[in-house]
Amino acid sequence: MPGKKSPDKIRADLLQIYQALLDHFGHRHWWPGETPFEVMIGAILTQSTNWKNVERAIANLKNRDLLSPGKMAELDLAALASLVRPSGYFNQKALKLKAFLKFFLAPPISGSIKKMKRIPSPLMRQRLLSVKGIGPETADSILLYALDQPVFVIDAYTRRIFTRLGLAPEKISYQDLRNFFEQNLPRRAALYNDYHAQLVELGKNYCRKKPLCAACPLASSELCARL
DNA sequence: GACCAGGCACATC
DNA sequence: GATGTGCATGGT
Repeated sequence: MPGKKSPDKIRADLLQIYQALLDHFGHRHWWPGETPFEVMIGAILTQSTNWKNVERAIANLKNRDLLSPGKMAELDLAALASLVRPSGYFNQKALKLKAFLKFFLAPPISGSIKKMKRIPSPLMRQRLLSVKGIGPETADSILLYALDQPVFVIDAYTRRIFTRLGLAPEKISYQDLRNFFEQNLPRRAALYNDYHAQLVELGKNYCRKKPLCAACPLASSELCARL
C-alpha cells in the first residue's frame, strides 16, 4: 500500500473502523450456515448474487433432504440446476457445484472437513483455486468461514468501502488488498470473520454506488474521505 | 424498466 | 496485464 501513513496509524485506523462497525451493527455471527459443508455450498451460490436468493436455493436442497455431498453428487446436472435456480446463473452454478463436489469427495479430502483443515491453508487455497468455479473470494470464504483459517476475504464491498475511505487505490489487486488487511491486523480468524461480515453489512446498507453517507456508522469517526 | 446483488471463466487486445 | 462479455433470478 502506498502510504504516507505510518504502519501504526494504519493499524489503528483499521481497528477503529472495525470497532465503529461493531458498535453500530453488533457482532454479525457469520457465516449464515449450519455446517461447514453448507457454508461452502453457500459460498459458491452467493457469487454475484443477493443472499436472500441463495437462501431460497439452499432451502430447496434442505427441504428435499439433499444438502449432503453424496446426495448432491448423485443428482443429475439438470435437477441440480433446477434446485438452485433462485440463486441465479443456475446452469453455471450447477456445474460449479458439481466440480466442487468431485474435488471434495475425492482423495485426499474424501468428504472430510477434518482432512481439509489438516491441509496447510496456502496449499488448500491453491487446490481450491484449481476447481472450476472457485476464484479468490470463494476460496478465501471457504478457508475462513468453513475451515476457520485466518484469511481475510476481499469482496466488492470491501474494495468499494476502502476506496471511499481513501485507504486503498481503486485498482488494487485482490491479493494486494488482502495483504493489506492481513499485514495490518492481528492474525485471528475470529477477527477476520466478523470484520468482513461488518463490511458486508456496511456495504449493503450505506456504502453503495450512490453513497448514503449521512447515516453511515463511519461518518462520525472522521475516517470517510467522502465527508 | 433500470439498476443492483457477498464472482468467475474465457476471449481478445 | 487490462478490459469486455456471458451467465440469470429476484428485490428496490
